[in-house]
Amino acid sequence: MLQAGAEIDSSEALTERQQAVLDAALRLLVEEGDSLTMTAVARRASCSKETLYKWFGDRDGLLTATVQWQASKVRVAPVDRKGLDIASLTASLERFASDWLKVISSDTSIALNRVAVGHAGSGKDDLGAIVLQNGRFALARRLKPVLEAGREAGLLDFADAETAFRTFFGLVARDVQMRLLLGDRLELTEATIGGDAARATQQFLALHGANNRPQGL
Amino acid sequence: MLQAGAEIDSSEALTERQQAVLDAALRLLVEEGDSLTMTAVARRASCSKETLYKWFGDRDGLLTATVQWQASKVRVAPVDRKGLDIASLTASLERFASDWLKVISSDTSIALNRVAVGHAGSGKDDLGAIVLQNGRFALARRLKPVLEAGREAGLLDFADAETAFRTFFGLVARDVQMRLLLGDRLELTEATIGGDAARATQQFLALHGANNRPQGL
DNA sequence: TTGGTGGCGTACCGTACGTTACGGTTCGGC
DNA sequence: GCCGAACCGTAACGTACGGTACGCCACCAA
Repeated sequence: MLQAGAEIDSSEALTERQQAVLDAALRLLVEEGDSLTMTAVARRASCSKETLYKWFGDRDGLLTATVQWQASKVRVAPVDRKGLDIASLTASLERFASDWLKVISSDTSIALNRVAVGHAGSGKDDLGAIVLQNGRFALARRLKPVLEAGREAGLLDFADAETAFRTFFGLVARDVQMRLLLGDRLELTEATIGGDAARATQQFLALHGANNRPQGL
Repeated sequence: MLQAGAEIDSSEALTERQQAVLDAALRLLVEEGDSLTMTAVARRASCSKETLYKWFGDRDGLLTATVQWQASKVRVAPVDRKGLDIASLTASLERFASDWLKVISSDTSIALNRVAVGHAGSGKDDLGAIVLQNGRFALARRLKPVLEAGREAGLLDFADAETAFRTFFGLVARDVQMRLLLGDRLELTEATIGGDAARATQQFLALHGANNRPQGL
């Protein structure tokens, strides 16, 4: 598993100026991928390279800070567990699915995942762990309470929340993220995402809904 | 979509020696990732750098040839469509799922996908397209006939084979490939893979089996 | 005004690596 | 045995980039 501590508080004593620098680095990362240079970041952020090295140590430090900075920006409100019925549960699941599809199809997510995957090969830093913690695992932490609330309300039926989450995850994401990361021109319009979210939710309810339960899964 | 022609015949006039060189490059790619050097490849393959450049043009050419060489090695026998019943269909699906999980969890696949994802960012070559064509799309081409045979035999019920395939794909792969690419230590034992293949197959049959069909999906 | 600090811009250094050039060696054909 | 081609090993070149040093300015406190 992943080592603990990869999930940082985020804006850990970052000045306005430093955040602006990281935003510039992030934009450059989206445009050029892992081939960005320290010189380019300095130029884009209108700061000197020496400042970059003073603040972030080295290139990996800058990349790590950038990824954490982006990760810290995607905080979401928890879902209320009161008054849960099949309609609100369905709406919640569809919303999760839709949000997730929007995230993984965004330029920022694609760029970040690309560099994280690349760095995971020669393990100098833990970009992969950071991305995982703030992406897939954060999603699980937010969704599992909803699933369990649904089970307590008698709307869902599953043995293990983790397994149920992964099933939902698979039904939602399918091959989208890998195809995008590999450069496939997969256009995800608002309508497509909405349709996929609804389909995945219905499939999940067909598998784990308390009523129409098929044979033992 | 992907441009045509990415799916090369494979051993397109490759001498034994050249294949050996590519195997060496592939092993090095698994060990060191995209940070391999031409010098290292030449040393590992016991050949000169001049030969590498003469045969493959430049570094990208060598990488492309290596990826295509590996892709050409995974050819599989088609499934017979005769005498299809629910048992043999289930067995076929489980076999596909198991094979796919084994592929995406192999060191070779992880390394190849890592470099392909990295290169997809700055589009110099088409490693991503090659990997997609010989991975995800090749799987679809092999599996779709099975699904359609199951439908003709009255065992499966779906409208679009592509959509059905993607559902099965999602149920099988879930988050496995992304977690592995991002460096998560996800141990996939033989038993785990078998269990996941069976679970995914049962879930798929629950969704698309002709008998126990839930409400409209 | 003076001194100090933080940060910008830039020139510079060291190095790693892609690419090329070249001398030496093997090998098949005549 | 001789020739040319293919290939090995290695040295050398050019460049790009990470990292550092330094001069300068703006701001601020006394």
